[in-house]
Amino acid sequence: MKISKEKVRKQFSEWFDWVLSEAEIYDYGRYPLKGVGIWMPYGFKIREKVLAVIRKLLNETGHEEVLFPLLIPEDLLRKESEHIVGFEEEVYWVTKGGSKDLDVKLALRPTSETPITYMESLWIKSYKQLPKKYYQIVSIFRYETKATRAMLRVREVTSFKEAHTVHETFEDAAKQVREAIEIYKKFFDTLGIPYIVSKRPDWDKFAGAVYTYAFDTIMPDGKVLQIGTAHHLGQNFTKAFDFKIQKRDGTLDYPYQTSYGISERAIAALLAINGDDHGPILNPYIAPIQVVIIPIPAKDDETTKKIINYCNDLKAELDKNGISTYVDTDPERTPGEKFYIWELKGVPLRLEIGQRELNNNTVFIKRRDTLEGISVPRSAMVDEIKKLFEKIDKDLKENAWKEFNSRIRYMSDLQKAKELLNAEGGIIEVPWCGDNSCGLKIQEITDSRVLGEPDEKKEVNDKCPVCGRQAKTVLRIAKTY
RNA sequence: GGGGCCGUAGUCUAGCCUGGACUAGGAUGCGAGGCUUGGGCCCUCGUGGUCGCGGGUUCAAAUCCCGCCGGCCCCA
Repeated sequence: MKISKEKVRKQFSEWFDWVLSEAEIYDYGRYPLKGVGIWMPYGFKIREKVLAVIRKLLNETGHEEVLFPLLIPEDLLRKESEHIVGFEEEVYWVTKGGSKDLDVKLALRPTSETPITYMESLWIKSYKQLPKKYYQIVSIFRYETKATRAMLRVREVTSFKEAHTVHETFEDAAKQVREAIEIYKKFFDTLGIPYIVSKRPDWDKFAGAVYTYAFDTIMPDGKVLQIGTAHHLGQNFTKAFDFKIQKRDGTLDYPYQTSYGISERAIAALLAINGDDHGPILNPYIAPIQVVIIPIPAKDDETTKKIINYCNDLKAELDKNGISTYVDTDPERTPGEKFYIWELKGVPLRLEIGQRELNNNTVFIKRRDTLEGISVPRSAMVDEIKKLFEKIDKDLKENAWKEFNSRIRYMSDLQKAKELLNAEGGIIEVPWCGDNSCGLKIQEITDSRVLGEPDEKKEVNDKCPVCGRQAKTVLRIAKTY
């Protein structure tokens, strides 16, 4: 059976919606409210696996999980002026309690810098308590005016992991942003999602931040998806909240903060990145079900029973070895039908067990990613599966990165860049003098979105295509979601 | 922000322009039975619709008009 990626590339939107609903991951568009979706049991399990990865990474780097209120009183949200200007038009307001108008309007949190800074100002009094690193995984609400899209652009972001940290100095906070970037690199590396880190331009940084770094990936259709951000908040929020600490020298000063976030967009990317026309391909170390066993019934009931027993024995052995396994004994569906269903759910390995395997005491293993099958003796099954997990993990990641890197190009001609973005998408790096006005102009000319500049400035021997001065670095542009 | 398209069983869709023969057709799904089972097989029977919601025009509305809700696309 041949692997095709026609559909996932050419009709990505349709493919993605199809996967979410048919694989019973996420029901979107049927609940009678725009921009919200429902995590179905299988999707919820994938979500839990992904969240477990980020929780582990944060916990082992000294982050503590907390849970703040969903509601933010209006005056709190308005404390930091740039922040509220940035979010003003996206806030949902609760204005009534029963039939009575509320004295103070309540916002459904669009993000939690303000409530967290408020409480930190009560909790933290001394440099000795720093650094402090909190995080929570919660729903946030943003009234998106643009077209909403299942999991990619929603009004209730259900899996927002937001981290908030406090530091004694600007440099400490800057270091924390670096740590956040390292943590996210590990996170996306674990999931096998390729990424590029860019420093967002000034006009597109987080509302209230000194600077913003962002992780972007490229979806199969060539459009770019922001999958993570990390902000240096300076003293913007601590000043707004009059949050002071006692320093080493006894003086009082405002501490420095950072915040960084990821959301279910990471899960959307996870599903999309390795997808083919049969559905997504889950990384073996993320998949809620790692191995599915499909019994192939025999002509006679007695043999069929033996085959099922054999399957259950295999499952027991795999479970014992920590491999999450499901035996699909549904008598109503033919094996062929089950193959399609479990491929659609992205289960990385499948065992096809029929009379042949029963007689020879073997198992037939098929890889989801390549659809290649091998027959191995039963005694070698566990080792073989573990080896295949490693191989699939490695292959998926290598392929994803190869594809990703092939879609990042350098061009000095803006017209050609525009044409290429329209035709194929991807990310294009263009020479840039570093001036915001030229950056905005580049955005306009190429009819694209500026992602920002590389973390480490790149040597470029070209001139800025707008002003003609020597370029200091490159600016990354793309078509974005 | 500007423009366009669309909403009919769980899902997809025909019908809408040109109102009446629509008691709304099909596919898929779901249920029962049979036949099968190593890639969505086939057959029989059954199930399932306030035609998104509200209002208007008309003797008559899925069909025309208005508002709302929801979905999609293009442009900025």
